[in-house]
Amino acid sequence: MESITIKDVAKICGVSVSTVSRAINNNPGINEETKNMIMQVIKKYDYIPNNSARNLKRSETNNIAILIKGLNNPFFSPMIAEFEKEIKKKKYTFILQRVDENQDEIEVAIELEKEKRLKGIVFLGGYFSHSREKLEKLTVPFVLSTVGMSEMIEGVKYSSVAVDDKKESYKIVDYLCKLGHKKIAIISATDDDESIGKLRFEGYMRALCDNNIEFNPDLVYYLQSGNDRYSMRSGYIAGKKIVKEKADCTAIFAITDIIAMGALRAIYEEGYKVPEDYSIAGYDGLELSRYYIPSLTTIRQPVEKIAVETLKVLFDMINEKTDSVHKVFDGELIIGESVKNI
Amino acid sequence: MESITIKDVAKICGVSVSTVSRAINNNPGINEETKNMIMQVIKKYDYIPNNSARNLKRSETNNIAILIKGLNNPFFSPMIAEFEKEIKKKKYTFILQRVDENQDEIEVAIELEKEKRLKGIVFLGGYFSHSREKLEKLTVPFVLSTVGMSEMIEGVKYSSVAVDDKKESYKIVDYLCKLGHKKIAIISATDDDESIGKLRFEGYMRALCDNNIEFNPDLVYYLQSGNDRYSMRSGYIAGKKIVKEKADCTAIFAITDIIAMGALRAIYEEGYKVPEDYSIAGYDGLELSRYYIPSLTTIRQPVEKIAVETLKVLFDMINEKTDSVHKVFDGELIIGESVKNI
DNA sequence: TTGTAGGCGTTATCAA
DNA sequence: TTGATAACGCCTACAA
Repeated sequence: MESITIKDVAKICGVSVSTVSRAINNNPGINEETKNMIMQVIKKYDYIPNNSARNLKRSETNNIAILIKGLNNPFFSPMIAEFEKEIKKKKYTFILQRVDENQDEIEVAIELEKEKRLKGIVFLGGYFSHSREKLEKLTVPFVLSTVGMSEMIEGVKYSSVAVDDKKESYKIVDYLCKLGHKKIAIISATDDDESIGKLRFEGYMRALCDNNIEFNPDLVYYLQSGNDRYSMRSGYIAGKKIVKEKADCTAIFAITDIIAMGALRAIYEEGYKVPEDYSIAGYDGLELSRYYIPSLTTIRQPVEKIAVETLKVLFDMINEKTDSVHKVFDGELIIGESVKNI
Repeated sequence: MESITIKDVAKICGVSVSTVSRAINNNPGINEETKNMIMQVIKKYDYIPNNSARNLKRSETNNIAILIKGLNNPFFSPMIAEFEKEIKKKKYTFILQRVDENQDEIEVAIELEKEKRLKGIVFLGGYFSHSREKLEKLTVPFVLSTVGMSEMIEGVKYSSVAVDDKKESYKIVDYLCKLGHKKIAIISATDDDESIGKLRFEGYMRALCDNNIEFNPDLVYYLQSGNDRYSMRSGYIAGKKIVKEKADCTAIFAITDIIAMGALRAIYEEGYKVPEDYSIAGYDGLELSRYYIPSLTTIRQPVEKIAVETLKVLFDMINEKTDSVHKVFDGELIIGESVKNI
């Protein structure tokens, strides 16, 4: 029931608590023998230090937190793995904190910063439309990683690492155009959706324009709004609609791979074929999209690179080598089996 | 820089810290007016209590932790969502804790129990081969949810909620047999893999036996070992092997949907068709498997039910309505497009 | 190399 | 209804 504390260990060992503390924290200036003896007792009695007490007392830690909205998004999986690896390599402690869809990530961050005495924070994915005042409450360095930024936030020290959503979405839509597609539908988020939905839509518009294709509002299919708007189901519904309305298009650009796959399935169920009847392009470059049948033509975000760079920037900020860096990576056009040349 | 503490708030309000404490904790016996006044100040100065201090001092909390190994597994996504919903509904606090692949979940649990003064713990997925002594260090109720159990652990109070892996895997392999398949390959984990790999393999064996099909060791394809053995890639590799070796089978049972999809893709790339050339069955019933083309024939684990029941059991344990319950749910055979009748 | 004592930010137990 | 004050378990000067 009652769990053992540092005092108990000290008593058992016949030393003072500070000596025990030194032993468990690998402090210098402690006799090897006493240390060994203490460690043995600790092992025997299974003493585990209380983290709350440690965090409370410690002036600083090596804790780095990754805050992530939409944990179930497979896009994040490889990034998380990379973060963990890198953070451990640097001898920091990795804390993964999930943020609920309708929770304010900054609030969570502020709370966690206090609780864990964070050294730095990474915000992963999602949007970011927070006021300056709020962001200023964050007193440790933070980096936005693959966060669709609609605009820079003035007067706040922070960094960001991501691809340029607009540019990349332009890239893939332009690719569709160059293959001869002139009627390209888009499955996109509703107007009120900030961030990636908007940015990727802008890239689409621009690409059409540069290819002298007139924008046809009838070819814009909106995802249902709601928390699962970026789901397969949501793409599926949009796909069904496209087919049933006999949308006048030869290609479809879905703003994420997941949505593309949902749409693909819908088209398949309606008896059409991809890419023969409809070409479909996605965005993200999930591992899954290589294994889907047909594999997706998509924009691959260099997730590993982004993760590594995110931490590099964060550590640079922590070590005061830099104040603020905004790094943009190129996406890679992956040519899969879901788009045909016409 | 320096963040505001309860003392500061007390000073600003001209009251004592205990009064502030009462205000933030909704304690009875505090004047409504003073409370309002304090809350206003708190809002204005953005005071946020330090969780470490709270956890340290508080005798008990309403924290429930979900520990999960293999966070990236899409199988867990809907379960996590359900857990969160239910836990919040009961006015408890939901703590999601990721456990690294080569970390000991019990160690993590013990540490977290101290740090957060947990009320209860749910272990999600993975295997479980811990000694009794170790488990006894857990002093709060815990439930194993969808944890493949090779055997009951004697003399320890704990509960479990899951499907019977052996029975369900029997069910789907038997289904294959009944459709006329006599040569059924299996993609399974290596022998040394505990838990689900083993259990699902046993179901396969039993089903073959009951259908008077002789077991053919050549039709057992092992996943590469390693942390990503349950990945698409891993299934893909096995699938390639099956085709290239011209395995003498009409059907393949993959022990998870993810693996099945990887194998499916491999077969597709080699120019064969599913289910025309090979029938493939999976296990888990992921949402994704309904959207894959072809959709998978699989065993769907009733994840929502399992999640709800897991918490019900946990709360019953917390409230001492029960000591230990072992609940088994039935899986559901989902008939997809990946298996044909021969 | 070790021990003593103060304090991290809270909550809980008193007494007022 | 409020206020002192003692913990919670640990780390860290400082002293020995």
